[in-house]
Amino acid sequence: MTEIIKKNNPVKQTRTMILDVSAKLFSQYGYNGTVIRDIAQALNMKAGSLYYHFDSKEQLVLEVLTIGIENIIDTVQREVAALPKNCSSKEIVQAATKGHLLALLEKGDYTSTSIRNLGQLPEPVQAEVLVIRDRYEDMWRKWLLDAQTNGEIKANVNLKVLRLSILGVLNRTLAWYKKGELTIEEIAGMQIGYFWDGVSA
Amino acid sequence: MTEIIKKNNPVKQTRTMILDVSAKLFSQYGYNGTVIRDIAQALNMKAGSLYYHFDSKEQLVLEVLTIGIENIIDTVQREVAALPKNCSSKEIVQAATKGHLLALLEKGDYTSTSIRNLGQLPEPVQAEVLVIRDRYEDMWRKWLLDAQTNGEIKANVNLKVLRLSILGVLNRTLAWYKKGELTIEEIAGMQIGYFWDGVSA
DNA sequence: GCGCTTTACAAACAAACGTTTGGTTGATAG
DNA sequence: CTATCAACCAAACGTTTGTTTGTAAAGCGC
Repeated sequence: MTEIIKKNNPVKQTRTMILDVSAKLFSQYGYNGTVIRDIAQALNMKAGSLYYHFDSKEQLVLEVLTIGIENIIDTVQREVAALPKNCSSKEIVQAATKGHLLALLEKGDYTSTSIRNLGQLPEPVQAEVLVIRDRYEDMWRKWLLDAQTNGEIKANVNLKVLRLSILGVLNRTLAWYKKGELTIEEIAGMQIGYFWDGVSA
Repeated sequence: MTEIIKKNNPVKQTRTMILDVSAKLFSQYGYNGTVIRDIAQALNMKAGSLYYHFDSKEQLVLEVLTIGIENIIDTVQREVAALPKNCSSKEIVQAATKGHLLALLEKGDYTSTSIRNLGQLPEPVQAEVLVIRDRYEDMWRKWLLDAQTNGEIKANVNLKVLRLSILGVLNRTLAWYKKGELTIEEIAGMQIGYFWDGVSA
């Protein structure tokens, strides 16, 4: 009979703090540019102490990236699910865009590493991240195909190029977004607007 | 009186080869993920030998990045200069896009590091790269402003978001482009087409 | 062939790296 | 009070890192 842990669990709190700091440093300095000693120092800890919570640096970064991507998937699905039924493809894409940017820009530390530097990570980490990322891209493939099938997107548009362009724009937002200038909703509206209706007069 | 060097200069050849290999490895594994010994080994040389051609790893990566960005600037300017006079803004932007992709996708090793991992580089390198990059972005600022001023782009379009979105799409192309599937001209046409005229039916 | 420069190597250096080990602390349960 | 256990530290480990040093070929003008 497994006992229920009643008191607040300090292990989990420390783990979360380690993940937060690691995500921040990984996203800023990259995997190889971030050293265990820096992560520890930011937490007023010593390098060796982290090995009580994580087996290795590799496992640490994998956990950070997994949290990041799954957070995007969850946020996007929530935004799309909140739409009324029988809404247009444009509305779905717009909601997905908003969700993507919400997760990306507010939990950016967790996601930017996998977006910018997947190739620099240890190969086992790359493989696991790619599995989740593929699952996410499938969602976009479906929405865009639906849009073209029901006539909302011109028949001659290359959906692969379009999908990669949209995700490229969204992910690149991480490089220039500053809080307080434009809201995430405004950016999402502009970016999809440019793609959907074009910018020409 | 400086003598003219007539014979082919083996120094320059080796230097160029070092730069090529470095660009490739830096773009693949990042600055901190690339070790001097790997660069040397790819050239059948020993680590210490590189220091005859370059003072430090930092100077080496700086030279790689400078070549990359200036190659983009040169290619873009050449494409735009080749246009007939009094052509439309869309044609200018399209030519610039083609030039950007040409340089990016065919000399991608030299550019991708500065695009993806600027923040992971030593600070002095970051500063110098940013100066050149700003000079390049100014060119786009001007073209897009002209397009809006002469009425080709809707007045309510946010030019900053548009510029960053376009460059985001172009730079992201590096992550998925495969030779032989689509030509660079086709990709450039699609990407600017989506922005200019939109994808909606 | 001789001197000079160019180019590369072998070997070593100190520093930094991820990780391991054994021990110390402080809270909690019986 | 005592035993236990989670949480951390101090110190060291073997490697790997960027870089330096002294030296040896190889090419070229004379």
